Amino acid sequence: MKYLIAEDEIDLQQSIVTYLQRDGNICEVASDFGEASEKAAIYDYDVIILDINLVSGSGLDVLKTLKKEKKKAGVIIISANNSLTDKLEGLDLGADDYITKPFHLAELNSRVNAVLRRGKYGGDEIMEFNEIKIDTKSRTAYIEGKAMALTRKEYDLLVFFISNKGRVLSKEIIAEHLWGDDSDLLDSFDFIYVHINNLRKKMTSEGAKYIKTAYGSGYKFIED
Amino acid sequence: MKYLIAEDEIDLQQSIVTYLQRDGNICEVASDFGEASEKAAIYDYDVIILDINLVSGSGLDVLKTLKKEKKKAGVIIISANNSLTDKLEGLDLGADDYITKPFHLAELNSRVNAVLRRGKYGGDEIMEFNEIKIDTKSRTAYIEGKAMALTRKEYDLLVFFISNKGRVLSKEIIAEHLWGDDSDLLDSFDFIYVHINNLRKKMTSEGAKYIKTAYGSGYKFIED
DNA sequence: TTTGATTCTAAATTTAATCTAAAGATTTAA
DNA sequence: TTAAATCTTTAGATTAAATTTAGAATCAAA
Repeated sequence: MKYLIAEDEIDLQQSIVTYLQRDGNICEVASDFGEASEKAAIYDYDVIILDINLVSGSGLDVLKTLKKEKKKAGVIIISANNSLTDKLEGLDLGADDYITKPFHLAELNSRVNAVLRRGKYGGDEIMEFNEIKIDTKSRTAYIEGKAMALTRKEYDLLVFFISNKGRVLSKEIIAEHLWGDDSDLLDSFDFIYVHINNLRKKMTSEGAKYIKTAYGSGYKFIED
Repeated sequence: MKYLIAEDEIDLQQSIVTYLQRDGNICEVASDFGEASEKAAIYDYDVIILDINLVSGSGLDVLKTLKKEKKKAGVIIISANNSLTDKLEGLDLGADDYITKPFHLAELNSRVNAVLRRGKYGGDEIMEFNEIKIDTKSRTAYIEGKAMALTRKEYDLLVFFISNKGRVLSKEIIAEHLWGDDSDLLDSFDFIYVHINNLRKKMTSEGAKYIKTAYGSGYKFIED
């Protein structure tokens, strides 16, 4: 699962990240309103954990952005006070749950799971593109009717490509999306080549026809 | 990626340059307000790293210039103090992020990446000029409706020309933009001829009609 | 803990882009 | 008008990037 943690208290932010990463999740963080809005607007997260008292602006505005962009991430609001107005306003704007500081990480975790379970995040979405069909619920991708047995990374890669079809995606961008902010620390992105190669092979005998190489700049999924 | 580092502490300036260059980026530097404004106004950078405490003037003025010129480089502000006023004023004027001295280069790097992610990713701009159309999202350039299969340098060159149409661009300026300050060290700019030639050939049978030679001073893309 | 699958590393190979060099053409200035 | 400087063009050498393979390290499930 992929999370965005929009929280400007660095200690709390880090505890949440550490906690979620221990379960193998991918976390990205945002410390201010602008960053949170941008990331939320651009990327697809499963759950966004949002402090509405970010110094730089109201977290509620981030929610509005999300709604406008029709993003379907689950949203859990963190608030310093338990004023009912805040709570109602947040839930009104489409938040899925609400938690008041201070809280135990286990408490947050169980709400995250509840939101995920509710399936509100990915829903029963089916992505389709030409001969390719992806059932996001079962995380299965089909080509010409046949399931291609993709590994987790291959599947994520394919979904990322299809949801950005036509756009040239550099190795760095891909790495950042599939591996999260940690990828800053990686000294090489060469393993992307391997995943690209494996995915292409599983797609068809001629998978390169779908994933085009933009020599020197990245890869792009054919637009049409 | 192309960076402008506007920082007058030479040690810090050099560390940043070295750090960014290690990843194959192109860096230019400016040590005072005038130089920074000028370069920022004329050239297109991906990210500008700007010390707001430049001795010769306020870095904030550089920001204002940028806004006036509608430049779309990401801007990261470096400040000696972490006064909130400075921070808010900077972000208000269009800076994308803010970092306080002293900082680790890794920290700067991850902010740079965040800014790039937003810019590169979100910017699906279409540039148009007469019969030429450039889709920056897919990094594809079309002429008379047909895609011309440009290499990376050719594409960058064409974008540089079109975003500076009407202006005579010397070989040195072009080299500096496409290859960075390192190009100072090159003993010859002759390879530019080759790229110009290749680009012209790919544009039309008569590509020279778009890219005019200004004998002795450079090239310019026709104004209209 | 063991097993099997997945992910990453490393290196050989292939492919494409970029630059060098050199010969011919054009422009400028003496 | 002519020599020098600058630009055009081509071919091929050089370098960089991407592909591919095999296997090591890691992770997850039984």
